[in-house]
Amino acid sequence: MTTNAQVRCRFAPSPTGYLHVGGARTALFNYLLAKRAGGTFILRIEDTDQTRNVRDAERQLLEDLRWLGLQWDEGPEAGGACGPYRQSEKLERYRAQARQLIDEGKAYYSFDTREELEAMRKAAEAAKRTFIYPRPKSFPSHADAQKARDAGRPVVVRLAMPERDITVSDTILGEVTIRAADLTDFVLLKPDGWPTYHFAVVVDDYDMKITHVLRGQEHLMNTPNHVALQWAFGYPTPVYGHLPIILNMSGSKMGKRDKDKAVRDAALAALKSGKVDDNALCQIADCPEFDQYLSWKEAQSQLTSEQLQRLGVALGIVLPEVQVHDFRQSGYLPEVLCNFLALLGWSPGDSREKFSMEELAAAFSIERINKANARFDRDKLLNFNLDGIAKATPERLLAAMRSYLEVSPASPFRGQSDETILNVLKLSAGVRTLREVETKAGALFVDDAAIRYDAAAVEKFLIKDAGAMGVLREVRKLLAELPTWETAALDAAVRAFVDEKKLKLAAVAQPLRIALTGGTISPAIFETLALIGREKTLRRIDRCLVSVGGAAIA
RNA sequence: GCCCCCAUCGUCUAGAGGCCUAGGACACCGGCUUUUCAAGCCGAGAACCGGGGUUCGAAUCCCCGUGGGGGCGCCA
Repeated sequence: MTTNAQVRCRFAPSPTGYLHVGGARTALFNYLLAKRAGGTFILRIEDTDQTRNVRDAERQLLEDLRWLGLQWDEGPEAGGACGPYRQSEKLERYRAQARQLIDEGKAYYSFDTREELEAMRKAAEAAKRTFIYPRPKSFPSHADAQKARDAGRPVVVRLAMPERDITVSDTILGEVTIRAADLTDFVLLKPDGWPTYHFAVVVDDYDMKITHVLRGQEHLMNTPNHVALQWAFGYPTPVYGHLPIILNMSGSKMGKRDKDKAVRDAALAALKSGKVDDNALCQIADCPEFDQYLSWKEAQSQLTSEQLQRLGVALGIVLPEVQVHDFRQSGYLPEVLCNFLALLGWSPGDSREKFSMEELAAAFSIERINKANARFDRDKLLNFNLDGIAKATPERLLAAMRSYLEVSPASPFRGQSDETILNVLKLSAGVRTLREVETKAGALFVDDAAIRYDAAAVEKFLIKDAGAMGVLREVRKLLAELPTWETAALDAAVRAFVDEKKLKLAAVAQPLRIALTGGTISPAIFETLALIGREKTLRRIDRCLVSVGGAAIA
């Protein structure tokens, strides 16, 4: 393998919220490319939109990346020789660079209002043409710009695009040529003096000596702009690779909108059935204005993740995971998510599918990235996670569970000892997610008072079977008198009892399960008894005999 | 409306002109196992978007359709 210490890749998110899977895949590919080449992985924060920056978003972003295992070599909190790594900290640099282009006649001021621009765009569409900004014959001076500012007009700086076709050499897609007639003079500096994304990206990629840029295909049409800017500055052009887009199963770009849609659909169904009204939903979502709720309901706007979460809980639906944080909360293993994401748009060429992060870094190559968009198949991810959990060592699983519990305040496993969690994990073999450990064994750890008896289960195993309550009483006695309380002894004693009574094991196991958990879901019954101990077992049997027995009589 | 990208089972993909009777994985379906829920085991079905070329030969190359996706911001 040839190592190239010069390879420098970056992931450059804007801090508008949690990291999306699409962003995670982009980060992963850049990380793998850098690691494969023995190069450097850089994190840069693109916070140039003052109106969209969300407080706390950067912290979430860093946490998500670290959770995934994508530690950056240079960037916020890591430092590095090419900083600052936040665009908001280098405004002077961008302004100076813009000034240089203006003075060289490569960029110019323009003063149009949004309304004027909108009218021009509309006119172009009506005439079935691409909108091209009408470049003035002679460029305004600095003094003209100041005068416009004083007059209250928005002053921006635009790049004078070269009047020639621009061919982007993309390592994944090949050569893509955009005709000069389709290129427009785009904005470099906004009226507030902040740089646009295009401008900051080009300056920063140069400042940070970026050699390879892997990014989503939605950026492909931005690339000619970036190339033109590099020409204007005399910067080298990095190697570009535009990754296929991750789509949801219905075939459109996967994004937070998918969550809005899931909740909206559920809300509309609930409204139709008369279960709730708009006022109630608005209140649950905690919308300050009713109009905000209405606009969301009509698919005109989106709600925050927190609002959707609340509505989801109230409507009884599970939101589709789209942000990395969601996957963590659902109990996915980060290494599994990375493995799965790596296969969306890349394949090793043989039939291997399961990779550790190290194996990925060793196998990854830019040549084997696909062109076609990929759908995000949750079923396959679930299966990968099942396999990942099954193959993980107990120590790894414990650590993953602790990490999961950090973001799951309501879990009954919070505050349990490592030993208990390790035990539960062992008994829960076969779960697909860490959260499923809760459905499988969570009821064993809630307060007795929180046990809710499942009506259908009670009916089937305790009432319809006329002898069941009696059996439960006899088993209780048996268990109370057992000399030792361990799996083998429990197993032997109960099986002997069952044989003697000519019963099936299920005739004892199912009533016991209901007594212990309220339903028919639990790990293997003898291990379960051993796990929770005699005291709790007897207490719960008594509780069941009383409450279900009472119900049976009534 | 304009510009761009893409096209193999339902989904992710292998396939770089003959190794293809198109391989793997998930899902689905059938069976086995079973103290529940899972899991596990065994098995089956399932695809080269259409039409033209090029070639002795095309899933693979070219063209045209069609379909899907993305972009067209003083968002990134």
